[in-house]
Amino acid sequence: MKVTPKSVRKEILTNIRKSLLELGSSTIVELSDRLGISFPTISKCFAQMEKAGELILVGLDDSNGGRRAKRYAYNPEYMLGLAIFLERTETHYIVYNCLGDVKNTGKTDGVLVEDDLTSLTKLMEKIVDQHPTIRSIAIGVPGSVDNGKIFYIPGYEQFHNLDLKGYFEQHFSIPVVVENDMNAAVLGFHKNSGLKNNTSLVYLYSGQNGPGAGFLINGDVVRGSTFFAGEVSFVPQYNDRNFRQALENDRDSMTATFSTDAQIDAICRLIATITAIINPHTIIFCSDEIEKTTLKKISIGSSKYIPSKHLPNLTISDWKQDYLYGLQSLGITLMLMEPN
Amino acid sequence: MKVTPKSVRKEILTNIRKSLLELGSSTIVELSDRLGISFPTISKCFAQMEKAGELILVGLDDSNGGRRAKRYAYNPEYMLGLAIFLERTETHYIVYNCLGDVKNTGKTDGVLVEDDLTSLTKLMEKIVDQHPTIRSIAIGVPGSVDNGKIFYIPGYEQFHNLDLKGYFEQHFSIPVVVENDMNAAVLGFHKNSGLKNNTSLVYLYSGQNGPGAGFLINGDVVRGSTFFAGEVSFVPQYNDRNFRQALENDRDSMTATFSTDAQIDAICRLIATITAIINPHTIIFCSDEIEKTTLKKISIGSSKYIPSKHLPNLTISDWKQDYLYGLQSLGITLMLMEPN
DNA sequence: AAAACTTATTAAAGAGGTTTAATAAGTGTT
DNA sequence: AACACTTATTAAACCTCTTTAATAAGTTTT
Repeated sequence: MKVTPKSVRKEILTNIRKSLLELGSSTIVELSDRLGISFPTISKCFAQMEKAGELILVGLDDSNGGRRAKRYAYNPEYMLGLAIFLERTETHYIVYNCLGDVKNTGKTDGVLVEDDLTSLTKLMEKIVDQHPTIRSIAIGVPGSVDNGKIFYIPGYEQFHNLDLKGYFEQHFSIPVVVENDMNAAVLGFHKNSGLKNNTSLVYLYSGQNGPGAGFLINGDVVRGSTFFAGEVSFVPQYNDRNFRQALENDRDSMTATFSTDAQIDAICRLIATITAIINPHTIIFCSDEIEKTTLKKISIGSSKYIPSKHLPNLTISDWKQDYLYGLQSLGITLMLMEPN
Repeated sequence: MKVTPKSVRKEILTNIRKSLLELGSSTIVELSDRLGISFPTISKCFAQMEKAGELILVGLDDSNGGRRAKRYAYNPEYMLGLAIFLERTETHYIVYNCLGDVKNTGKTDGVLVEDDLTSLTKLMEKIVDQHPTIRSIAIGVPGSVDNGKIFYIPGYEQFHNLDLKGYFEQHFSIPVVVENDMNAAVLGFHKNSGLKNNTSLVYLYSGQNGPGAGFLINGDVVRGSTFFAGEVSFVPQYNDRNFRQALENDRDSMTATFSTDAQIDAICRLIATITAIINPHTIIFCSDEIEKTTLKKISIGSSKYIPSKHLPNLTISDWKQDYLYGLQSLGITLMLMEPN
């Protein structure tokens, strides 16, 4: 909505950074064509960025009939990001650069069981001190988040309505983003998949509070009017059972994965339901919760309910990895928006 | 993504128009504050627009200590829009101004049963001739649309893969937008409701091809990866019935409205399902398909499946009116983006 | 090896925004 | 009624991006 020279300048810089990282390296004219921005502008930005050390001259292109063009690459070490995710018993963090290379990693006890943020703040202070070029912080939490504020986090009521983003931005003077774990995971998978920006994805998982899902629709995370979106355990599926009940009723206590025919039918029905409503491109299962053979059965079973040409791709992915990648990706986006 | 001086200028003009229409009237400084654009820029635009007749000086504000400010209003007659929607047996159109006032209205036979666009084109030519200030055309069709192209339109296969937008933009040199009927309706309801831009809405209807739904999620229309989104008749609901079967099995052939207990339970389950997945703000029913008393029953019945604080508002609305309003709103958005 | 041609970069002029100063048009006080 | 004070508008200086011209640095042809 807002358009001012300042916002334009900021967006140009962000776009330059993004493109350079995507392309790996580029010449002035290449970027100018790609972004639709005149080459003198790119040239001026490059000069500034090179002086600041944000850009590296990697060499000259081969000539194609005239003067050889200088080729520049983004210096991935110029800024670092911190991603940290909070679980009940453990707190993991990684420090990474713009390319996603991990520079440092660690874990400690869970901080969610504590009364306040003291020990989390101390941990973060230590990390930020060790890496003074950290320029963004991404925090993942197992709860509903609205614009950096923890809205609802079952089991840790002391953090309800806590403005985590505001608190740490104040404290560190570094931009902060906070996101729900599933939303981060689905975002991470999306970024990793290389799918178009406006696709829809669903991440299914079975948390300790029953099964749930993270939705990405048209490239946006869906939160819902009361932050209830994704609570698929409530979906009525049979005459007298909802999704959760259908899974539990037939729970094989020996194994954590779903495999009985009844469980598979419940999942098929859920997939049919989701398809009939939002028709996503892909549905993702957690690798530790389902077997490849089961996936095939689900794929076949779903077509009982929906013409198979409309059914989504079914994929298995590593949840924790996607989660971290999602946080990284949020943090990188934030970094690249920083003014010079 | 793209930022250039041209796009900036265009967006400034669009924002000025939008704000003037929303506010009814404004002074230069008021708009400058609202849009975050310097007042000399607004001043220059105003001068140009007034000269073109797009703006009207409505008088001077009362002084509050200094020179009295000139107050301007948008001239709603400066540009007109044409909204036209195609149904099997009838084609309706309205001509309206930026405020949504209807200037002209009419209907003829259905054009979808014909082999090509000849008669539709002729109709539109007549209308455009009568109203030479028409600056946008919005067309509603009962089929899937992707960027102005008819993707899938059951029953009228001769129009499959027809680029309606491209065809008429070429023909009339006026910007054209094409949208699916349900999507237009849900959009129209949204605009009319005054709800925030990022809310989620669902429009339920029972078409001749079985029940369906239009989804607006985070303010965006949901089409789905194979344009199958909203086909809720396929949702499995009971041991051996999906939503459509549940409705039909108990169809009271005497009346078109849903009222039996079994039908109501099916609808309750659908609402529970939709809530558990996307948790929308409101679900809208068509006024000719449901009674107010039934709605109350549905509201109560749904809370069997989902905690009632998460359930959406249930509303009844006039489908055709919302449809038209949605087309109008699309057309107005298009007009306001036109360069000077 | 010099002339003709290509392409990249730098320099200068132009366009459209912002900021700041100057002017116009009021109100209120003594 | 003259003066101080407010607020709206106009004018001028400035900043940033674009467009276009000039220059630098190669390649190819003769």
